[in-house]
Amino acid sequence: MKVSKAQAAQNRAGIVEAAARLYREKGLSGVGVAEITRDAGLTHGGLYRHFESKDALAREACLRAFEWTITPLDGLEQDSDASSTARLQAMVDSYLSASHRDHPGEGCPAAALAADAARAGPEMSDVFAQGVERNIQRFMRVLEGESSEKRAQTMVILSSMVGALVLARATAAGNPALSEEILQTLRERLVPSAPA
Amino acid sequence: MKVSKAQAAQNRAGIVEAAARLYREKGLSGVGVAEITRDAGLTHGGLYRHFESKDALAREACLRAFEWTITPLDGLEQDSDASSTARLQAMVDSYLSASHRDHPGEGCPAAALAADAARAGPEMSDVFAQGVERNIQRFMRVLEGESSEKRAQTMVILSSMVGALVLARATAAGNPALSEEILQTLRERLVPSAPA
DNA sequence: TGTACATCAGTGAACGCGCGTTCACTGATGTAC
DNA sequence: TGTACATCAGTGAACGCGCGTTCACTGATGTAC
Repeated sequence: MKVSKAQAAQNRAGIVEAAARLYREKGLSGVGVAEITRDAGLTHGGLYRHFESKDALAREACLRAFEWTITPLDGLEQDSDASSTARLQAMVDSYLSASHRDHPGEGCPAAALAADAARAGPEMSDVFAQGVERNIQRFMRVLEGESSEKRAQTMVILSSMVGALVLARATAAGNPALSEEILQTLRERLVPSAPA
Repeated sequence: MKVSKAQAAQNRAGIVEAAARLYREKGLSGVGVAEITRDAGLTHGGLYRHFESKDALAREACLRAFEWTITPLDGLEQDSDASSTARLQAMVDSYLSASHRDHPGEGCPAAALAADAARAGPEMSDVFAQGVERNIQRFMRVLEGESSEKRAQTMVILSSMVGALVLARATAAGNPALSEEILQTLRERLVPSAPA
């Protein structure tokens, strides 16, 4: 049965939303289109009225995942009551939390899907390059000082956070103490001259 | 046809070797058992005389991949002509090279497979926890100073390198300049007070 | 505003395909005598 | 040392299964008059 244009648009958004979450949870090759559409309350056949292929959906889902994870930063950026250092520390603490480690579906797509993206062809790499670049731009805003210095500092912090989260996830089930130690150590050492 | 015990052991090792390389190149769910055994010069049917399942083979392949990537460090550790800082910088430069980025099959399993490992169950997480812990131990040896301080420094450096390599790989095809910038920035900033 | 009809979002069966795993078979190995 | 034979590593066809994608069909939507 046909459906109103508004409903169709809502269904499409629901599919992208479900895909963005499921892909981050299970990996790009760990979820099928049937599971994604079922999660969105539809059947798999209709998927191809909205997306050219599974790969095209995956790209859009990653794009959307980058949107989501950048958005919360806007709040912190504009919280001008806090010092630059305190705001940065808050962002790092949030990123390197046990909650973020244990809920990849709502978390950073770079930490969850970067290895998959590297194998998924140039178009997906494009999506990731844009997402990473935008994350760098956003992160730079909370730093103070000269621009190219800020960019370099941001890259170090971003890389460290991604690596620490990835390692913390891989070791969480096998050695929870090590996983926690990685997160805690990086939280304490990533922000230069953090307040007491 | 039956084969000598020595030949059988060699075939088994060849399968693990092929698996270790192919898994790092294509991901845990990106390679089938047929491709692995073909790469080792055998057919897929005989695999189950050596391994209980594909997952068991994957675990052994990861274990082996961690062995390999730790080994080259032994050379650098014992090169006592160079200063601690210079040796550390050499290790970081090697890890964050374009060559390592472009050849994951012979590279660090943590950077290539950590996200997959986090989804592959507690036994695989165990393998990774041991691999990461052993890498920490090896890396600590090139640092000087108090033990717990060395361990914390090592975790920061290891996390940063893994994250930078993962991001450099994901962005390489879509934005080569960004990929190179990430590697270069981290090479320049990861080792405290690097020599000129 | 009311009617007739073309559109098209969504359904679910069906497709070809590659996957991990099983199994009857082969024949060289290695052992018992 | 020779001989007879049990063992078992490796082969390749076959299995059930889930995948991405296609397609004939349905029926509410939205438009032309």
